[in-house]
Amino acid sequence: MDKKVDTRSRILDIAEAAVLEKGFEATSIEEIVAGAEISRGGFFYHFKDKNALARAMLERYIEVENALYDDLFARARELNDDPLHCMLIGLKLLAELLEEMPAGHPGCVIASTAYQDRLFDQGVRDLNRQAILGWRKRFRGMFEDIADVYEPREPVNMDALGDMVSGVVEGGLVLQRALGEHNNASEQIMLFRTYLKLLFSPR
Amino acid sequence: MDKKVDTRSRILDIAEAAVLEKGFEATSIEEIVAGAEISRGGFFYHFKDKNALARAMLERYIEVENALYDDLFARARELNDDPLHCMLIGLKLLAELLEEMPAGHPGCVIASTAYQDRLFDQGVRDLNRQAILGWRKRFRGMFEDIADVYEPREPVNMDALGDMVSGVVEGGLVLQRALGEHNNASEQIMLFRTYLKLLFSPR
DNA sequence: TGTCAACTGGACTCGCAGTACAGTCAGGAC
DNA sequence: GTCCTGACTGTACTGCGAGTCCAGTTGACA
Repeated sequence: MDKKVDTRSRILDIAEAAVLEKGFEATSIEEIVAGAEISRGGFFYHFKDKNALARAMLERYIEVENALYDDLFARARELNDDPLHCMLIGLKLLAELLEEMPAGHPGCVIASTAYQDRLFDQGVRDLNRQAILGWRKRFRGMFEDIADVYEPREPVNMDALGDMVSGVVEGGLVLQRALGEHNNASEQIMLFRTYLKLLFSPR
Repeated sequence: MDKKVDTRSRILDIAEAAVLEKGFEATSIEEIVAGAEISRGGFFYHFKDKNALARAMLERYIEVENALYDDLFARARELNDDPLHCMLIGLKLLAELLEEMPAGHPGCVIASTAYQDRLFDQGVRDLNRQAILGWRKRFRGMFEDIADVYEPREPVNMDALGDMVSGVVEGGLVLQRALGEHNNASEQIMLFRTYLKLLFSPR
């Protein structure tokens, strides 16, 4: 156990779990240092204040999420070259992934920070914003590739459709969290998948 | 200005605005009493603690939201008796309503409490849960009426479809809040409307 | 005139964020 | 072998906000 190397990561792990469980403000530095088995001084050595912690958490989360999407749709593309089917397979994989998580998805840091955003500085809010804009761009591109092959049955705003992926996931996670159920997010994704099938179905 | 009658409501008004702007924990009793022009003692006369405030806020919010939906779909029904068109008109009205709000929708208390739920006691969480289940039932009923007339083009889980109304609104509000844009929620609703048009279109 | 609800105002405790800083300790540079 | 540095520990402090306690005020109504 090389303590030095990963104390920072350990802090982030503990903090992320706690924040997703009960929110940022409700998570005390006291319990983080207890969980990570370090002293308060040690915490402030790594993070200037709680804001710096929030920023680091968001950065890491966004990276992981992006890698996850990359991997998911790369696997989907291997299974089918057609852009529509690639998207449908990718969403199915995403839904399965959300469902497999035993205690339910930990919940999305994005929404969590969005609803407490005055706690954070501009840097954190910008990070949040950039992440969502990145996903908009990613999915918008994929939908445009689909539209090149399958003309949409109804006119849709491609930016908004791109946002809908994020929105459906975020919304599903809010429901899941509030209801204490475990599969709402994956069900919502499957419904969105049906939407795409209808929207891009050949006439 | 009959101060006595509505001090409680005034506290709730101030608190709701503050909580929606920056989250529950970040809202201090200090600023609430300053805004409502009462003393700290006066606040605790009306609310045992912050939890009681949260509960009262949620109760009021849910009532308002339900009344809003009642009104919206009643007006839609006046315009068209057909269940599908009634739903489509209602969603259009909802989208317009969200867009008209000058500074954007204040954001949904449901999501806000969902992401900070360990701060609240069981009563508050149950209230939150019951509200969402109520909306599920409401919209599920409407979708079943539609399905009686228009057979869905693809099989869908009616509970999940009912949840999708709440989910799309919540998700849209998260995006709106995080992006600092103002019409994401209404755009998402309009996309969902297109979904329904495709799903229930006659063959 | 007395009662009561709706407060005001102030003093207090407690927990948490953040600051400051002095000291420890292991591992590599030289 | 010593020196230096990065990664901490430990303690003591300030300041803020939640929540408690309570004594006193005020205006309406019986």
